[in-house]
Amino acid sequence: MDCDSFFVQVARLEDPEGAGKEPLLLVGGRSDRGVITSASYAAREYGVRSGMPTRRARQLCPEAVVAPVPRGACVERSRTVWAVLEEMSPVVQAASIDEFYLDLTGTERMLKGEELAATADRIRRVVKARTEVAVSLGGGTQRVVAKVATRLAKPDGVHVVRPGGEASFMAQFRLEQLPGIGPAFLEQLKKKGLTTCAEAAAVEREWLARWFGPGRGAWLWERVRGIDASEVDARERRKSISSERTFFADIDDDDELERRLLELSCSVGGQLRAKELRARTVTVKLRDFDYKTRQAGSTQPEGVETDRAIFAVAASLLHGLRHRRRTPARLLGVGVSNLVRQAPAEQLEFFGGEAKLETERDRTIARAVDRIRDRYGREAVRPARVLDGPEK
DNA sequence: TCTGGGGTCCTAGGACCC
DNA sequence: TCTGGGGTCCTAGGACCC
Repeated sequence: MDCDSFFVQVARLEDPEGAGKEPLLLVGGRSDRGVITSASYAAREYGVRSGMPTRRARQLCPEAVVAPVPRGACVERSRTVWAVLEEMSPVVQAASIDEFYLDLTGTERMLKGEELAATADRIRRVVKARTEVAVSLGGGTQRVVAKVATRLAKPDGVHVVRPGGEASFMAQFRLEQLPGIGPAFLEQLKKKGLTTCAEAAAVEREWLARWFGPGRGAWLWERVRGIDASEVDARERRKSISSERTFFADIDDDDELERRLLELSCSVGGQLRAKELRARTVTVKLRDFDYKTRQAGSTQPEGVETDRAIFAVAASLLHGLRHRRRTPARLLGVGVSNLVRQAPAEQLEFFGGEAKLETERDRTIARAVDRIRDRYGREAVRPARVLDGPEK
């Protein structure tokens, strides 16, 4: 199940008098350096696509209105859609903010022989009625089939592939329409003279393995036949949290970069604590003026959760990256991974040998600040360095 | 047309252990 | 004396998805 141009829909629901009345609506693309996150169906008629630089989109469709991404509202609306789906399907996996897999295996008796297409259409209507979000559903016995079918269902529709019809269903698509095939793989495929799923399906397994490696060869052999053994897993856990910013203008000043790094660290730390998690790995991402993207990470023996500890690790990683190449930066990001559950408060340490990145006291303070922000807003408490500038 | 921000997964090399 | 084979973990980079 896939929400139709989700960000556009939410922007309209949030602002019915403004964005809601604009047929030619583009969402995203803050500043001239941005890209379009989502385009209304009318705007797509002009050739606008998501991921397209805003400047180009404006050229193609000068009358279009550009609205900012309503992030918070999208997250909220996505949750309500999810909740409705959970009432209608035993297994629901959120694949992204606007995309869900439902495994209806075992509901046949309960549904008393209702056709899958009828079930899908019922889900579509209920979601629309309860959340105001228009969605499309694709159905099949395999994940990849359901996913590709969803595209045929759009907008606001349903497309079901009957059992046994998987291979012939897939045969109609070009290889770039297969999820998992991007520009790089497509180029390799083209070199072997393959452009469609049907062509790839005619090649023996051994040849695909020889050309593209055993892993990818086997993967391709299965997908072009509509075979995808991966299960729909409702318990999939979040594996990383990150926050990154492309600056309005490149930044070359180390102190300014460090202030931005602190803001990003606070954002990531807040999300981490909200989920009651800790992170063992902190990663810094730096994109230079020439779009060269570099990354550095560091893994600690114990998970951390405070802004202070995340920032401390991130700052040292940033220094390393800047030391290797000191050039104006276009983007800066902070990420955390290797997530572990918050442990109960620890006892006093008797082996105080090495300095700890964060203490129980740091954690208590961080959580207190979170509660203040919950109550009085994000700006109620802020790191002094953000306000005061470079002095430490 | 110079390229967002949030993610996942894979690969390959090196450290380290038994 | 300069050498096996298995495993795990970490790091950096890249492909890909919405």
